[in-house]
Amino acid sequence: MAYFSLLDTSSLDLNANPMSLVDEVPIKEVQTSFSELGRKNSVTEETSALEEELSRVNEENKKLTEQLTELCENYNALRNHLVDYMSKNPLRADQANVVEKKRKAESSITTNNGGRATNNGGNNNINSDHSSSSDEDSSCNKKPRAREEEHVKVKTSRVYVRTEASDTSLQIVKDGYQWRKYGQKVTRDNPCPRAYFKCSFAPTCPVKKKVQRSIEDQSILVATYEGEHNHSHPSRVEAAASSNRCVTIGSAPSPPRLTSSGPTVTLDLTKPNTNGDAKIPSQVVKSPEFQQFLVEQMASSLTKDPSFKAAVAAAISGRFLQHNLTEKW
DNA sequence: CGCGTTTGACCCGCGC
DNA sequence: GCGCGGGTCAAACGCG
Repeated sequence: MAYFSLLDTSSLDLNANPMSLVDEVPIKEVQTSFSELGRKNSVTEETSALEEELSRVNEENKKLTEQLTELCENYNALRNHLVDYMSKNPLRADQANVVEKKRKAESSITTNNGGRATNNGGNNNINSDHSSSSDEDSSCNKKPRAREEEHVKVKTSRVYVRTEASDTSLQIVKDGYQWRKYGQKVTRDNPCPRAYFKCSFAPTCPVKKKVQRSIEDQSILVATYEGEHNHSHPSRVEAAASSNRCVTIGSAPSPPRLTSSGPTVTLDLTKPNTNGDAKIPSQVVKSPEFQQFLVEQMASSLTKDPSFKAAVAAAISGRFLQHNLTEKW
């Protein structure tokens, strides 16, 4: 299990002590500069000073953005190294067993669906009318030898979402799609119940979602998507405005690979080769959308970091003080 | 009243 | 063949 804390601003060498800048100036000078500031400056002088300060802050902002971008690139490089490493090195025996069990379970899922076809009046009948759906075509073939093909066709992916540990709801993995809960089950290996959802946006949509809290960290929700949506995304805006931020690293193309708005980005690198393409496609990593997403992530993390805020405030106030002092002299 | 959720029962595959 | 466990169904229930 590899969770990446995207940003740790505490490691940045930021000046988080607002007083340190003030210390550089004798207190009396600061006090006098403040006291004279009010009476001496005219409005125009103040405006020009503020404008200069604004441009200066803008430059600092640019520099910070560049640093963030650099950080982001370093992060991507490291991640690529890790993914390459994981793909090149064989799994340990115990890990292999887990993967093997998962594969068996997933193959049983597909055959289950096929066997259920006669019981399921609603969706499956409709699906059988849907000639373009390859999933349903394959699920109708109940022959065991078709399992591997089905396994390849039913694409799965995982999304990890960090939530409040006290929040017991399993429905907070918002991704813009409409989901209808059709079951909940307590599994043996995890005391937390697993919830089962179907995509209800389109009646013929075969996509299912399983949501369960991680046994290792109960503040993390693990959402497993199965299948592909056969309809367009109902609302990208809704996805972007949802309360969780997560990154999908898997093979299912349909659930949104990037959703936004929470503080956590977690990458699933636990299934390196189950479907053959578990690592993030380099096109995705290099895409401006992904880059922008990462930058937004970092900016979000930074703005939520009190020490970073203090550092920025200190830098601005320090500059402001210095500026006023130099202007005065 | 319609829609979504809950939850116990049932089905099915797998291992022994 | 039997038991176990995961997945699904569908009636009951709650909410707006």
